[in-house]
Amino acid sequence: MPELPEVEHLKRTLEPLLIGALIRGVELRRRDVVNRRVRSRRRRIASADLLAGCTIARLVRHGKNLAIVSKCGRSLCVHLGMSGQMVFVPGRERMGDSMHVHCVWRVQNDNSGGRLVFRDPRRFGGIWTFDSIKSLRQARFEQLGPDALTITPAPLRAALAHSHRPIKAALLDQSVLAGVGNIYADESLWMARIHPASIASAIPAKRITDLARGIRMVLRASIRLGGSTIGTYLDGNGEAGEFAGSHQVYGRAGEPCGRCGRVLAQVVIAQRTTVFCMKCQKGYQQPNKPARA
DNA sequence: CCGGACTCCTGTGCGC
DNA sequence: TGCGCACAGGAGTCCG
Repeated sequence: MPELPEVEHLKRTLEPLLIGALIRGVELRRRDVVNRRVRSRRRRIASADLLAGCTIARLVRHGKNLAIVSKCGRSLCVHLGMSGQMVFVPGRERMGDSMHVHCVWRVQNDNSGGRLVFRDPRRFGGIWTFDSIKSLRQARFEQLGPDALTITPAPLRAALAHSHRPIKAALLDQSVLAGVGNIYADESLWMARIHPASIASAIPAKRITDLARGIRMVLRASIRLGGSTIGTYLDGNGEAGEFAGSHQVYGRAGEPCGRCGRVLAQVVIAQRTTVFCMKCQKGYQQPNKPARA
């Protein structure tokens, strides 16, 4: 499932194909993937709203969101949800699996071009259209916490200081920290040796520093390997990622902890399957400072 | 106001 | 072998 590393890797694989490219046309097969849950959604979605006729200037990622920004300012925000893919199909090649293809852009670039294909079987993802990158940022990015790839201890402490939720639940909350999903929440808590049910505000500052470092390390390592392919994730070239083989806890309940050998436990926290080591991940249940009036 | 529960959706994998 | 069902999860919404 696509989380921050998958979206970042996708951005890097798409940039050489899309930057400077002209969108010659757009075929929207399912209009309800565009601007979903937007109250002011216009009845009709013009192809220009989906960047037809525009030249792509740059891609911008925040958390799990990818913005495609055109030279005229019109921008798209893409979220892959659970099962989304953005794949570039060069030239006139057939696309691998055309089931659940919701939008296709005809792209002309230096190498003559191809098609950019948005597929999303489960349809938890979507595409949002904006007249400017500024309005995209306001509507999408500014609702999110700091980007997890560059998270430092101070903002993470600030975001967690008044949260009485389990740390796992807080990490999954995109308004606290943008980009971490179920896989990387479990992996980074294992790295930082913090029990996922620990109450966020009870975790000592030193351990939050470890957690910030753990989050950055796990995300960077995954990006280097092209992300975690679980099920359907593919990058912009249609290739799978290799990081799933490096998972220390996710999907490994019942196997020995790679650090201490204790059998990894599985519980449910915040409605999500959670795998951790009972021996080397320490729990914090009481606030370390008395609440102020 | 905060946090937990529910909802959307389809492919996968397991058990009978 | 084949069928059917539980399960997976990002994030918006609702409710206590």
